[in-house]
Amino acid sequence: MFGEDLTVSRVTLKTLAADLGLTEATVSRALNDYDDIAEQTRLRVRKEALAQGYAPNPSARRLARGTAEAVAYLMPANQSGVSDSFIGQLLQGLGESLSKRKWDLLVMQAPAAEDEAETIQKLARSGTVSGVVLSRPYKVDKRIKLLQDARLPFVVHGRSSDCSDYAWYDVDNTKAFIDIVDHLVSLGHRRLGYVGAPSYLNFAHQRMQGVLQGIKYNGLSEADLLIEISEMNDLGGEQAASVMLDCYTPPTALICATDIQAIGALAALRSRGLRAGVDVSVIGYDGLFIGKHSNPPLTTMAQPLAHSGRILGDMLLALIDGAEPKSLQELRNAELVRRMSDGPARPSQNKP
Amino acid sequence: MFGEDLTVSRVTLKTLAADLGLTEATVSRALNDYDDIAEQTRLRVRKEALAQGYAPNPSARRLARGTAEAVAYLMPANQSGVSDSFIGQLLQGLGESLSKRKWDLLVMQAPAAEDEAETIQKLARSGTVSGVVLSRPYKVDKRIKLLQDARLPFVVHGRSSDCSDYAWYDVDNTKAFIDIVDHLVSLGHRRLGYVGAPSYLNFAHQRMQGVLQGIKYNGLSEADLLIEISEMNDLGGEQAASVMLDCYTPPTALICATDIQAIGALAALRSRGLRAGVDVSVIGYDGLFIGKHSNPPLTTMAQPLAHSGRILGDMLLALIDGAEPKSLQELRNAELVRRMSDGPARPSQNKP
DNA sequence: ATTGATTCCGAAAGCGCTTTCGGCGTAGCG
DNA sequence: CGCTACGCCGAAAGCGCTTTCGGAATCAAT
Repeated sequence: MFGEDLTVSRVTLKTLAADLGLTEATVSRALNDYDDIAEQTRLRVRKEALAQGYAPNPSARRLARGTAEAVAYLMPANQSGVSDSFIGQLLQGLGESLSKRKWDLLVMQAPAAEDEAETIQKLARSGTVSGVVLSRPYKVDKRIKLLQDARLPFVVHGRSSDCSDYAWYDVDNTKAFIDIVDHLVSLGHRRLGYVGAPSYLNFAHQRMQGVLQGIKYNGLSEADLLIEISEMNDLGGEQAASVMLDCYTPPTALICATDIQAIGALAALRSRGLRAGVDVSVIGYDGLFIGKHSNPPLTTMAQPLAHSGRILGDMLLALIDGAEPKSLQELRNAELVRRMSDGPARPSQNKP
Repeated sequence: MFGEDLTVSRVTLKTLAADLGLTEATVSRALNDYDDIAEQTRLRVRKEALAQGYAPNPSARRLARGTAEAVAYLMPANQSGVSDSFIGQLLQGLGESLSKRKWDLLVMQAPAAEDEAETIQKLARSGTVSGVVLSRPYKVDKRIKLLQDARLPFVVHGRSSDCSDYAWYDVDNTKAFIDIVDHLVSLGHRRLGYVGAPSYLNFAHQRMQGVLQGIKYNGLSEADLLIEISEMNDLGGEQAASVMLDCYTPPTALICATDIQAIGALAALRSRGLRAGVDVSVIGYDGLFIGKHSNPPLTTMAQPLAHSGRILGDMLLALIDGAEPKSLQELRNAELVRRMSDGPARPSQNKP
């Protein structure tokens, strides 16, 4: 059946050169467009290489060139069981960006949180990759310092609290949540609830700050704001919302740190016979697809992550080429997508 | 500020050996647990390596060993705009499996569908990876033949129509959809609608076959089944469902190839004032998180992809170690998760 | 015709690691 | 005491590619 020779003897530079009556050096330079190769032989070499299906061994090339020609994406630890649907998009964008140079994209994740330091140091010292994309930084993130110390180029999707010294791409979380508060206040809401996320994640911290600032800007006091921190999944959101809805003077509007939590909050409303968008407003953040089909459809701040992968990839490439990290910091704005879960405060509610 | 030497002069085997007064060969063997190294020097070497933070250069090692120590995950082309949320989980599982050998995981995607052949051949010939994970095969999938011809070990997540000769991990799609039909028939439904997916994807073909067989087994005729093929997103599902609902004798139950399409079907019901689970039953497939929070919550066949990544990784590793592909074929069953979108057929409906 | 500048290619070293082979020294055997 | 037998390590080749350097041609210029 497989009658051909089983030793698929790779075609290497050496065999190619031999077949062409040239040396490996010449073939290599011809294939890499050096300008000290005659046009004619360059063509001859290319043709033969194509005919034989030659593909250079990346390990050998990397070793000789001393560069990794690859970058790593550090997957965030799946902390709450909810699979992050954005990872696919992000990787796709990164891949597109890297394919321009035919670089490889590898994904890594630390076996455990405490191994992250070691993972990064190994990564840096071994020269496995020439750059790293970091996702979802903590408020103070040791990984960033490690990468800096290792002098390994990296870009962060998000920002840690001290973000002056490195390259990042982020959405203005604080502004987004100020906007949410503004929106709700303009709808007449005066008593708000915030379903937050664990604040060691810096985006969670930023969002909470946004809510707090929004309260202040709108002349409300902190007494007008209930806060519950929950895990970043539907159950967490449901529980946090329940606590607030069951208190003596419940909020008329719920702001949620993430859409997933907002989805949970909607469930809490339903189980109490409350109508989202009528009795209580709920606003999420992320702009997830799921929000279009929740019950009712979720009003949310949508963050633009359509091309975030590509942008991060391009940034990283620029960085590796020597660009200043500080010149590669990009802040985008989220946008309010009104669906059905928000509405004007009911007059009666504010005067218990 | 950065007063230290900027040339971070890597610590290599050579420097390590020099510092230890040994040769590179000895150090290498000590680190790789060869048994012709004295226990005492092995310890001494390990200690020094750890102290200096030595990490071997993977390119050099791979070149010398002649193995890639890495596998690739071929990302499915994002065909319908909906990000696949399972990718994150899959990659995580794969990563766990590979980390046992400290292998790398790289993700690749062909720039365009027609470039897939070239991408795979380059992959095989260059020796970039020693194995490949393929997702979502087509009914007849050229990529599989390419991988076979290239003698590159690979495992498929799913099956193509001729799947006898390679390793795969799949869910019994056909059985799942037979079960769905059985379930609906037992609820009294006699007129069914099927919202299908493009049948060049083999899982779509399998699911349709399941529906067809289910019809037959239950003594229904093909006239009792309406079929609409749509894109695999919510809009496609909504449109397909609309067509069937608007016909003269609409089905009393809708079977959808994927949850995403089922979600769309629910929207079609709502916009017609029909109650899912009461007026018309809707059943999806996948067991996506989103179905828990749709309106109403979606009854679905949940496929077990919790550990699919790990399983695929382990299979691939076994394959690379020389296992027979045919011995690595695993078929799982999906499980009906009843939520709110299905219910008994209304007596009046079956006699127009 | 001599020189100098070009053009194009070969020779060779080297990237950092692995692995085979051989040899030194010490222990065990008769 | 001489022999083999190990245990342990060094020497060296080699993985497949890149890149510097130099040299043989060819060409133009004097």
